[in-house]
Amino acid sequence: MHTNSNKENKLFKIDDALKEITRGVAEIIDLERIETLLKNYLNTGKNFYIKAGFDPTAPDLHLGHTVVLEKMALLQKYGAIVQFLIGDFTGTIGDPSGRSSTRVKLDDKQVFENAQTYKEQVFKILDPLKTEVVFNSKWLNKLGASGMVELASTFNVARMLERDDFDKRYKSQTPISISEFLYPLLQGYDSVVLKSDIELGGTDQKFNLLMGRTLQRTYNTGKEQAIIMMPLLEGLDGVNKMSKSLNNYIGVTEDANSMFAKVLSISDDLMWKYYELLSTKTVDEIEDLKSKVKSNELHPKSAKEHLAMEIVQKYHDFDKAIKAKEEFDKIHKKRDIPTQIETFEFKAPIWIAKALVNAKLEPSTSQARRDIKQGAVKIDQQKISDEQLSLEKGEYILQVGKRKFAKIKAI
RNA sequence: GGUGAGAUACUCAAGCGGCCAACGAGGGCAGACUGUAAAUCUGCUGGUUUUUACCUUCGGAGGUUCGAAUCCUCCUCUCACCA
Repeated sequence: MHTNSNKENKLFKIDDALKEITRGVAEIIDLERIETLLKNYLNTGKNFYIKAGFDPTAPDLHLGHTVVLEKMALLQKYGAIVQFLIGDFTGTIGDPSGRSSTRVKLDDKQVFENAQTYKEQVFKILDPLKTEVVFNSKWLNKLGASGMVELASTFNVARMLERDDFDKRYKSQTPISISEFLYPLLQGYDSVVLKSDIELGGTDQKFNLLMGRTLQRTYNTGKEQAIIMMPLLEGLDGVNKMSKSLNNYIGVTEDANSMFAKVLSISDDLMWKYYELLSTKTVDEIEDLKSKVKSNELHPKSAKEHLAMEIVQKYHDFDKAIKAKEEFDKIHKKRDIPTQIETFEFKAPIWIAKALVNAKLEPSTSQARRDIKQGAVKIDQQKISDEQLSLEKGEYILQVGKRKFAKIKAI
């Protein structure tokens, strides 16, 4: 099936490979196994399987999610076949890690559509030729009551309660539903069925990941998967983990310009973590950059621009990355206005505060007034201070702060 | 089931009859400085062109009062201790 026609891939040194594989990871369990897998691949060309599970709900991936994907993509270079597992069955239970509310079961059509969306986003990172997309409902539906009982009998409550969040909830007398106990078991069972050699996940998944290892042994699969845990990526604020709800994320489907701008807005310290977890540059190349910045040979901003370019290029293309950089320089270095601005039409005369609200630059006229008082509002690059100002017929470029623009036509 | 505590703006958290659109902190937005970085300093942070005014807000519904986030009644929900 997956023959390795690409011979040059095999020309790597185990030590170099391990150096890249271990970079940035939070924890690795059974590194020896990984080494063995690599050696095997080098000698015989035999592929190995790495698994990572994903939620079946509407995928809107951000860079935080891609940390795991990047590591998988790297492993693909060293002979890994990715088992991209969509947890359409387990998704109905709800991972206790998040303590989310009861989930609604998605119908097959939605799952299929979501899987398609995943593919679009994921294959910007992963090599589609070395990836198998699988759904766990395929075997979990078949498991049946007897299989379920058998699976459940392999584990006991005391062990289950070792899990940190279960433990906390139990001690604080917060209810834990029995079905939540099943989640880790089922996730582990996936590893049994898929015969995974390595499973990847976030640090919060440790218990579930270990379960796969345990069950593989229990079911005598002759394998015990190694585990690679990736740290959670901090969002733009540099403090909280990247998440949609905190609005500190960079989405993989975002347009090139905002992607570029967002990367550049992270702090210098955080930049290195982003490099480590998201860049395809090698460890040595990153170290080289770091030392150059340290010795003032390279401006930190340039280093950040390289990173931003790389990321934009990955999700768009080289031309767009170049354009994004030019656009950025245009707006911020030269304090110029962006190339593309949304246009609104209003009847003249219109009160400035009202115009700002209508152009969606401000949430309310009160807020608009405040910003005008503070000198945050510009018309055609000129700061204004008169909050009573009324716009007569004509075209104006309105600006609030540094990055909000709108063109308005008063007619 | 019993007893007690609580529910305040994005979050935490003061206020306990009028000086409350509501202290403070965090967050957010903006200004200065910069590399649109970080750090720092400053201002703002319910709404409304009646802007030293008016309107709506302090879990929900009523009530007392000239006047309530603050007092009373009922309801809903959270939490703690006991069973």
